[in-house]
Amino acid sequence: MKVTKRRAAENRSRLVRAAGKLFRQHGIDGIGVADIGKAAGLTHGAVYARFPSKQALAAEALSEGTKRTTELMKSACAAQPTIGAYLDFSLNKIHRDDIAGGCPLTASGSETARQRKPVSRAFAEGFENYVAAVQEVLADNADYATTRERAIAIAAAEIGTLIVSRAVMKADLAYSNEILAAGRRVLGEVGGEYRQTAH
Amino acid sequence: MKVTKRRAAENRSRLVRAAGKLFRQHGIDGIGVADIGKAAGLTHGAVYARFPSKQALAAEALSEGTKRTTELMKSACAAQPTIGAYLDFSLNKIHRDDIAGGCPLTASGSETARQRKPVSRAFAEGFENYVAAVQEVLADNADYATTRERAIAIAAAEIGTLIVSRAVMKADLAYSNEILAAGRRVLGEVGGEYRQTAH
DNA sequence: TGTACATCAGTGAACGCGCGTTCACTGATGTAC
DNA sequence: TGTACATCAGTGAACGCGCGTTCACTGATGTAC
Repeated sequence: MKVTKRRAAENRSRLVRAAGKLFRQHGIDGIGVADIGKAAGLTHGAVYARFPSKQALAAEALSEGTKRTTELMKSACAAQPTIGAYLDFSLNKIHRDDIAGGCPLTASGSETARQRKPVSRAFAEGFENYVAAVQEVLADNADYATTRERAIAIAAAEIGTLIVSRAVMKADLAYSNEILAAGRRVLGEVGGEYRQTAH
Repeated sequence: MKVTKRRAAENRSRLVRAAGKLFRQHGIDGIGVADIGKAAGLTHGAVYARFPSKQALAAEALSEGTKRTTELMKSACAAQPTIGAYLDFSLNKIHRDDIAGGCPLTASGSETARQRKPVSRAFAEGFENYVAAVQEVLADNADYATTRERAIAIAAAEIGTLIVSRAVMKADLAYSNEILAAGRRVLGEVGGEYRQTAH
């Protein structure tokens, strides 16, 4: 069952993308290696031919997923690099409703503290890249905190807002919308949105 | 093996508290019913004599845990009800390091979106109570958002900041500290801390 | 270009194990008399 | 207060199932000649 090198590379990246999607959807503990293999059109054995463990696959999937969403965010903000464009991209109902396709930092945030070091490292690197992209978009008008401090705080706050709005969704959709809107408004101010508009 | 009514009530609440602690520590999917029973000095059968399912126990544990931490927060802020006192209570290294004893909204945030409706309802009620307590502590100086909007945004942001600072901890402790400090500083401003000091 | 064969990507059976849940049972409690 | 017995909190064996991981094997690939 050997396969062309090209095909093998495709299989590997299909494995990583399938894992990312399923981890976001069901949690790292909530989906099995066999299902990930199957979703990529392979068996669980193929996973272990490429990755030493489920944890290693989780780390790579987290890394790939954050790169993907950070690039998406950058191109969404390319035309108008403002905090408003960033928040419209990140804090909206479509992103909230699409856990499987969304940001892995949000989907796996709480879980990551329970994973091993490589997953934590992938999270840290992914978050740092994300923060750097947020910083690009911030008005440089900090009078109480550096732009970096605000970029970190805004990125973490956005993740928290999405997590909470998703957590309450099944019980109370209106509340979920309220949380999203409040986050959007307040973080806009923190990022200098209204001050900028005022000029 | 019948037991006095008093003892039975004690066992039930010991079960809820043990479940809360273990769910925070290992995740809802990460710990078994048998281990929860054992931690309360009982067997898994005792769990099913009191709760219809693991999900029902998770909902009650989440509810109990948020009540506990909200009360703790209120009494920590009783002497000086300011955003600063609130942030000192919530966004510090001791709370970050104590997942087992900390806020269940933070420990189970990402997971909750994957649980059934009763868990989501417990999360929504717990978050709303927490928001109400945060609102008590906010300076009423909103010029761009209502106090309620800011209370919601701050509570969600605090949860996100703790989640991210915990997620990166194993890989990079200094980064974790930086995130905590940035959140502390920026959310203080959002809550009116520096403006208040300026008077 | 054609052939022989070493390589190695992927398969699938098997491993020991723990999961959530059910249920027949036990025996101390607490009530009825 | 003392006795008989119904109640029911908690036990533990058993259920079917899926988990992460290992490993002997397969057979197409791609290289050496």
